[in-house]
Amino acid sequence: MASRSTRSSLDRSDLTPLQQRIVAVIELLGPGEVVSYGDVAHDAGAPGAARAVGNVCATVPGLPWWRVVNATGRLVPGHEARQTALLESEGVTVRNDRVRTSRFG
DNA sequence: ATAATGACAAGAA
DNA sequence: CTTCTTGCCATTA
Repeated sequence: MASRSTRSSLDRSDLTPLQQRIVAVIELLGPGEVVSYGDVAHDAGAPGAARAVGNVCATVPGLPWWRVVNATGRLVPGHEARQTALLESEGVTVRNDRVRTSRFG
């Protein structure tokens, strides 16, 4: 029974339904796959909830948050160095704190 | 319950 | 390119 303490870090029962869908979408991202907050919100069935995606990335542990950038390909404020290293290790080209891909290039 | 804030987005200037 | 405004979902005070 997840409802009543002894909740593991993978238990999202304390998240709203939308947040749970957002988590599901981010979990689907594979190595080298970079998308925007808006894309995640759209795929989660809530276009316009890009900000909620940022909340999830910032509070839910265990997610590949480095594969999510803003609409212009800009990296996460305050995590540029770390994010660049993680993305480069997956074959993603980063230039001036910006991902260089077909969509963000 | 309201106001301010935030790893956002899109449009206007 | 930068700045400002409005809209969005959720958290925090």
